[in-house]
Amino acid sequence: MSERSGTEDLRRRNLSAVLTEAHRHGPLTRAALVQRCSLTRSTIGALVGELSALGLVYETDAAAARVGRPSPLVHASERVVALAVNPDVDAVTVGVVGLGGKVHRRIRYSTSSVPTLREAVNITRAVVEGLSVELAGAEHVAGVGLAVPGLVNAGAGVVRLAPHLGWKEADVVGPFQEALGMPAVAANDATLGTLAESIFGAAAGYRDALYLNGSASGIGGGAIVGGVPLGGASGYAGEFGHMVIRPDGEACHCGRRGCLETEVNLERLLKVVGLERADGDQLEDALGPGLPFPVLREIRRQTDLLAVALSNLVNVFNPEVIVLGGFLGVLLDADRERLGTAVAQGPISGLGAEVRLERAALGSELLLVGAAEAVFAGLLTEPRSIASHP
Amino acid sequence: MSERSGTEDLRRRNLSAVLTEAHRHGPLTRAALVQRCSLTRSTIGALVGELSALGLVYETDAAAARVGRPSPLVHASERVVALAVNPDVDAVTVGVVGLGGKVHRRIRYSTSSVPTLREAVNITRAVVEGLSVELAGAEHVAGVGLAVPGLVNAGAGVVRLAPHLGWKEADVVGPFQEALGMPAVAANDATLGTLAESIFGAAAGYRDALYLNGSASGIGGGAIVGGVPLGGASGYAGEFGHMVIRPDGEACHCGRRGCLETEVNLERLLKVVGLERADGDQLEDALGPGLPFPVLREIRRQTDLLAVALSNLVNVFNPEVIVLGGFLGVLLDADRERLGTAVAQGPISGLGAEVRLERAALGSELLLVGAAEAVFAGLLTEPRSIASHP
DNA sequence: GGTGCTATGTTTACGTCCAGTACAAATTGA
DNA sequence: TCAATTTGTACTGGACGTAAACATAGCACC
Repeated sequence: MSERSGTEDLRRRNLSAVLTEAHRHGPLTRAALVQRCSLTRSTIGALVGELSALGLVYETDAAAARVGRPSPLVHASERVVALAVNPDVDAVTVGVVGLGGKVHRRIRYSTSSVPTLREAVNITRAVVEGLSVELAGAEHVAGVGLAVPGLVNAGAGVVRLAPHLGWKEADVVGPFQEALGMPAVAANDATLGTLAESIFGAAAGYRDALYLNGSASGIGGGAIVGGVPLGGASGYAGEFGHMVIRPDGEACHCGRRGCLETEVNLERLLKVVGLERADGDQLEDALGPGLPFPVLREIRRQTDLLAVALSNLVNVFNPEVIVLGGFLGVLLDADRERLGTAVAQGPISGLGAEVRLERAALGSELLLVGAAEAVFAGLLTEPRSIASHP
Repeated sequence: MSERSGTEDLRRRNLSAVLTEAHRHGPLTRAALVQRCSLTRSTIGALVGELSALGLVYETDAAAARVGRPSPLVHASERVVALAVNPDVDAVTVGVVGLGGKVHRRIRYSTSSVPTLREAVNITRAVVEGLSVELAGAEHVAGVGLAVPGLVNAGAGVVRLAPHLGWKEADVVGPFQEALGMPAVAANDATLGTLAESIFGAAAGYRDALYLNGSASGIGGGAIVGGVPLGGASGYAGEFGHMVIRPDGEACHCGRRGCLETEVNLERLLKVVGLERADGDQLEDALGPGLPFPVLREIRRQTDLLAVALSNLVNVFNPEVIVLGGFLGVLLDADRERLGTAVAQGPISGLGAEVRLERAALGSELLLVGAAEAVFAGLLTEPRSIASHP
């Protein structure tokens, strides 16, 4: 309802547009910015000048390939960084991500037990202190982004429940903010994964996309709706893992039966191939060609059930693309044909035939990039805000 | 990505904000507009003046109840209207809806058989010609909005499939535009119902809402996500009726088994109460207190299955409110307790406890208001566009 | 029924911002 | 070396909103 106003709001929007283009679509010439932002050369010049003065972008000479005066390349400054933190059951991963989306540094700090919130904060602080030399080279640290495997009220910065970490009704943003002395944001890991894939990954360029990620702890995901991440009233949207697809199936910890993640399940896959646990590549190898029948049967079973859920979601969202990460990506490549045709035929009126199935592209950097993106979001919409936090 | 710019774009935004407030939130004083739009008195004055000159709003003296100079009331002009058309299996309903959302006129033209597209166009033209005297009183007819029960590619104005009408791969916008000589927009009826309920109905004021409507032809719906209607890549989003909730259930015409609309079904309800067909009130009476067991059992069965679907949707969307229309509204009131607790407990981690269940508020005007709203959308975002179509 | 109070409309001066134009600069190709 | 082409830069003009001063209209109190 309430729209801001004033002529300087216009400037904010345009600064934001230019910076966002530079951030998302790599180095661009000024001329390209003129086209993409529908602004004049004069204005782009002024905007780039201001962003440059703010330290958010810098220019380099372009290797001119065409006639005419060469247009300098505008880069989002990778010396403006965000910290990204992903606490998990056996490690806390901390990353330094630059504007432009590049992960400068990635440190996985293994833990002997599941970290408490306080431990996660302390580990992060220790890791960041160890990085202080490196961070001193950065011109500006925009903040910390937390990718938490659980229900996160992104607006309040509170973890409602992170079952595998054992965190519950905990303010996470506060402690991190205090410990690191910089603004913090928190969100669900799959939501941030969606964000990352939609900007730099397999869903880049699509305005309507779904992302589903399968890990040992279950299935989560997110949606991009008209170019905007789906958040929901409190940031809990995207819990695709608890869509019931087999009402008489096994009991799920959520209290219902036959949830997607109880049926389509990494543990079941590992069991049938006889592994205790496996990373992505190991599982991929184990599901290669020439499989014994029981393995094949389980793959087909899970593929078919996944197809039911995906068909439901296509009916609900009418997306252009569905991106599958984690073991769901492995499952996709194990029998692309089967999943493809099932999803093509499942939704109403052949709607599924227009949906692309893609495998996630960002791999291990996914959550760091997503968490950083959540931090950058504020800076991208309000570039001048950097001036107040020197 | 590409944002427009220029100082006059700012004006467009502000004009749009003021007009939208006046349209959605009834007559407002200028002072109220100052607050709602965060603009100064001067600017509001200028904006209201321009909108007034365009014929989009008018002012009346306010009955001042407080000290201070009374602020005039700004009304969205109800003499700016949209035509709304809803073709159905046994009738074509045409409405005249004014800015502000009031339905001035509603004409239901019964047909002896299911209308073809051409017949629907001709009926509409005839009805509109009959209304010509009335429409002459209108200052401006913004266009026609078509609420079609089926899959509609809103962007292209094409009906992909409207099973009950027998329309298929048909350009609907073209013929109506030609026949009436004014711009036309088309969309799925449930999508437009969602829009209407979210602006003037039970979902008004909520930024994240779901709407499900149950009719003789099935279950459709829509979502409001962050204040924006969910469309999907081609406008087909919101087909909640074909979410599979009982894989071993009855075959659905969509090709799958146990879809929501095959299980939760008006026909089954009517059958168990011994009615051939019924409008809302009749059904409501038939499901009143003191029911025989078989009826009770069917109500409970359908309520429980509806709860499964709603729980899934809460997990997916994390909405603030779910609005139920048609026989789903009747079902809600038949056993509010049962549906309420099931939805409160179904979703993950008690997420459902925060969701409100509401019955649709707009009744028979729903689709007309929604279709008109789709027409007004263009005018609301670009108020000056009215000048070019006198 | 006057007088002051208060909230609001109105007018004017001002600053910001972007478009458009003219010119300068830098590269290609002949 | 020169023409063609594309782009950056400097300057002017117009549109817009803000801020402040002024005008206005009803209320409340005496």
